[in-house]
Amino acid sequence: MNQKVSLLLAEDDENLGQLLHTFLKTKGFEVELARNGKIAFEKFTASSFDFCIFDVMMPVMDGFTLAKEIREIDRKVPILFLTAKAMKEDKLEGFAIGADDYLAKPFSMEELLARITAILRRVEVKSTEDTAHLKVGKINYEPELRLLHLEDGTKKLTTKENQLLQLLVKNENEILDRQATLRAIWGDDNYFNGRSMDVYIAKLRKLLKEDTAIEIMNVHGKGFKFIVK
Amino acid sequence: MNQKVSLLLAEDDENLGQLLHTFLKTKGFEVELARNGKIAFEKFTASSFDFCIFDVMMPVMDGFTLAKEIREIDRKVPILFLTAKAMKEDKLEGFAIGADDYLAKPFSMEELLARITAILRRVEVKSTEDTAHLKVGKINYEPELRLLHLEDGTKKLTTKENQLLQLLVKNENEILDRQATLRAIWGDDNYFNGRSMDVYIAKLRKLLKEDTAIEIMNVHGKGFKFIVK
DNA sequence: TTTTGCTGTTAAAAAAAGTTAAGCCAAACG
DNA sequence: CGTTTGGCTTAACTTTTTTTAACAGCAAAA
Repeated sequence: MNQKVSLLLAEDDENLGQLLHTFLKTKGFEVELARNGKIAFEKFTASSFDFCIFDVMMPVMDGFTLAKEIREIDRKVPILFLTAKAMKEDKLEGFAIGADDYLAKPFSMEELLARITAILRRVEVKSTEDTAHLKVGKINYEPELRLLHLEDGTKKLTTKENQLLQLLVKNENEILDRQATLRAIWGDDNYFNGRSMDVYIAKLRKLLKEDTAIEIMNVHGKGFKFIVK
Repeated sequence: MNQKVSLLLAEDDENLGQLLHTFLKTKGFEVELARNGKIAFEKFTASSFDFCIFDVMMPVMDGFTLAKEIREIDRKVPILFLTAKAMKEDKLEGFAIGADDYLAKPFSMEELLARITAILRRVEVKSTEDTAHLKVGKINYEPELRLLHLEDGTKKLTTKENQLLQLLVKNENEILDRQATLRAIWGDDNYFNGRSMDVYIAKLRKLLKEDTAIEIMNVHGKGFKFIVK
């Protein structure tokens, strides 16, 4: 459901660049790495990003100049600067351009991630309304409103029914792991929550049985698999 | 046209507090100074701010706890921490909570201002909206004046009705946590206050029912979600 | 084949929330 | 002062949602 956050990384140091690239990709970002400011700017204009991380000192075009150029075509995209030394003047210049944060080398990966997350938390104004209306077999399903449009009227789903159906649908044709689901919806995968979940599976099967192409299949000892034939 | 940016400053050191208060006021901010986290939280729930600056170490309630409480009822308002030492662990904890920046004492006034400005630049795009007059679905709502303009005349909201509606509207499309809301409005999340809140939810639903696009949805065991379809 | 554990299903119990009205208290009014 | 009023809380009752129990069936392991 949550679209990956795309990230533009401009760093001339091959080692650090690769390291960051790999680390950020494992953290679920879609990362584009540019070796200097000019290349970065071209990449940005070509496909715009959700977030920017720029080394201040780079050949051909430095981070500040790059940021200035980008600010002219996008005054909102968050920019975080990396710099060799914590030079106060640089810092101030960066903020003046409209930097969102500033990280002095050397820094830890955790710290970088924490800063990116902090900035994104506020910026990410849930631009993903794309899943508001979706079709499950013949049945219309609106997860945000918790509505299931059936032949004999519209059914308002309860919180748990909705959470579970959403997970199933999102993982259509894949096994939805029992324990992971329990932790995700119930917070804990103890015995009773497991039984509770089975009760909800039964409820959903009953609700969806008007569309015979839909099946919630059990994978013994593993979980459930949502299938639309 | 440009409304002053309101700023909540929590600082227990009288000298630094006064200094910052004065400095920020001369820079055009509307500043409210609180001597500890508890007072700051009460001030925040009473009238919500555009920006927060919290000292990490304070008596009664420290800056991190304060930030956590506030994040539960407002996950967007920028928070900047002030701390005596640049302790890395603190830094990470702060960012995890959703801090926007972090300033180690001693710092220069210019640097503080630069950071505030940098953060506001991005946020202000949204807060520029006239908060005094806002539209909820088809209905006009003036939180400051506690007025709800309905088809059949204008309704003057009571204190509690207004506080609750304000929180709901501010967190549109997000779950407003039951306990956090109770602590924010009622000061304590005991059983009876919970029932009281349910009564107010019923009142608001009745008031807003003329706009069928508005829904105050319950999320069982979690809280309420204000939705405009 | 027997046992054990996992799942399907239905019903009952418990917990949370919806609703309406009565009670209480303090501020405003006469 | 006593009375009224408005706002909030508490109570009582209802409905909805979730959990727990009980029992039956089935799959995998022993």
